[in-house]
Amino acid sequence: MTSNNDKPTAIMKATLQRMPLYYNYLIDRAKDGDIYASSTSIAQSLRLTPIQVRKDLACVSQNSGKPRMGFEIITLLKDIEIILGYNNVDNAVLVGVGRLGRALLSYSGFNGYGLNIVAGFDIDEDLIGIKINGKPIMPIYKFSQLVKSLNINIGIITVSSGAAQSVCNLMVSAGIKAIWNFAPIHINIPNNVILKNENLAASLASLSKELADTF
Amino acid sequence: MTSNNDKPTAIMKATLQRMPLYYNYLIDRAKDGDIYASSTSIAQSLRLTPIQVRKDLACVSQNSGKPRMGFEIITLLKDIEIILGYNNVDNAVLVGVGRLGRALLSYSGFNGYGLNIVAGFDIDEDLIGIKINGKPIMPIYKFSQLVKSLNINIGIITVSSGAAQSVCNLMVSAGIKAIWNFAPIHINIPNNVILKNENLAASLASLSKELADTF
DNA sequence: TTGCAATCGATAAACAAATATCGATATGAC
DNA sequence: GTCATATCGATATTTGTTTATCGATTGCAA
Ligand SMILES: NC(=O)c1ccc[n+]([C@@H]2O[C@H](COP(=O)([O-])OP(=O)(O)OC[C@H]3O[C@@H](n4cnc5c(N)ncnc54)[C@H](O)[C@@H]3O)[C@@H](O)[C@H]2O)c1
Ligand SMILES: NC(=O)c1ccc[n+]([C@@H]2O[C@H](COP(=O)([O-])OP(=O)(O)OC[C@H]3O[C@@H](n4cnc5c(N)ncnc54)[C@H](O)[C@@H]3O)[C@@H](O)[C@H]2O)c1
Repeated sequence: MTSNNDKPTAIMKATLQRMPLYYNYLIDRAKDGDIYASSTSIAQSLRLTPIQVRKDLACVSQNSGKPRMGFEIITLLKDIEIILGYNNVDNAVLVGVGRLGRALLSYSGFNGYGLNIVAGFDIDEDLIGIKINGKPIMPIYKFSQLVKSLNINIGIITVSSGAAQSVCNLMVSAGIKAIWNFAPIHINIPNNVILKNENLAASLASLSKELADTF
Repeated sequence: MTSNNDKPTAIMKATLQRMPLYYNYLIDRAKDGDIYASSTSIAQSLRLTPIQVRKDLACVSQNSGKPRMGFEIITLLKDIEIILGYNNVDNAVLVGVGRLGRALLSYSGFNGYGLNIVAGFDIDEDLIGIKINGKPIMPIYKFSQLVKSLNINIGIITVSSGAAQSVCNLMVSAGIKAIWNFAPIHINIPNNVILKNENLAASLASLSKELADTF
């Protein structure tokens, strides 16, 4: 028997990644007035297997399902919210207020997931001072100061590829601990900083490939 | 011995997903003037293990590495391009020319991955007729016609959540075979259509969670 | 030329995740 | 009430993915 006493049940990465899927779906069911959802019905809609659904839900919810009824939707929703940490608000800053940066700044959907972009930074003088979705755009030279004073540890990079590494360096030196990078380029970063690359083009390309493989 | 004669070597999903990472990194190395890259050096930069790197590369490239030298970078790049299908151009259409939709339309990075967004569609009269990055914005009622005449089978949904399902239905009826959905909502779709949900908020939230777990 | 060290590829082991099996249980029909 | 059935949870099996081991190869330096 392995000694798994420390961490009650470290939730699998794969399971965790499916949670937003369950969440959106269950919100939908709740809106339709449903009280219970069976693993079978969930699986069918989300293209998973009922077994997998039950296993996933067992990981995140103390609440057990009732035979012939399924799982209580409202309870599941609350449990998923807790698991995903949608309740602990976390602040982030964004550098590069171009087309993508502006879209992200203007998006309020992050709030629902306990995330808040507090400000945008850019080198373009024309952008300084304006507000997007209530969030101020500030000159890049004020970056370190603001990050340190607000104790922010998440940074979003939406500058052009050429500037990404230097912006990254700036973030690291300012004490940022996790970086979400949209520039499609390799970035060097110290080991104690978390880097998540979001390559939208590759994501679309993989969809295209899947399509080609299917038909 | 299992009979794996049919498919030479079906590349693992996980391996495939790491390819853009390798690609960007190797582009970088090539720019620096490097000719060879060893699994050790690649692994160190990308935070993988050398063994994994060698296995991944063996999957996608016939070319074997040289002891004490590593892998020839230019060959690897070509092979990855083939594997990811960066060479077969594929057309897509986008519905919802809001802030996110405009960002995607104006992004030229998709071309590099063999993807081309040919047009945007919206219900907002003010947007009709303008061009973004050379791409026309057309009224939604012309959607089916254009999709069918150009035989397009990839659709991108960047409308508000409330409109996503109806836009999806429109796409399916027009013959779209793969959908990339940015609206954070559950969508019902026939089984013969591929659906890929891109939940940016959830992606950022998972970064935030990883951060919380690490420190 | 000879040996050292870095690197490779192949095979095996360990780990993670998805799926299958099966007995238990609660609901609704009769 | 009793039965049939949909559903659950636990355990076992299969499949997929990562990591470890090890002998072989090659370039470089003595
Ligand atoms: N637009 C998209 O849909 C999209 C999709 C995927 C990836 N990306 C990537 O995201 C990044 C931004 O894309 P975009 O379309 O918004 O580009 P953009 O040119 O519209 O915006 C870039 C912004 O970054 C600012 N900037 C440049 N260097 C800077 C620096 N050193 N410090 C601070 N600000 C700086 C510029 O002033 C500009 O406002 C690019 O790397 C792009 O490849 C964009
Ligand atoms: N902005 C972001 O960074 C971001 C991030 C993640 C997800 N999203 C999601 O992407 C979607 C779009 O976001 P946005 O910020 O661009 O919103 P937006 O309001 O700026 O744009 C929505 C656009 O869709 C159009 N539209 C609405 N209904 C339509 C219909 N039935 N047919 C055709 N066009 C229609 C509107 O006219 C508008 O131009 C939303 O679902 C949002 O939740 C946005």
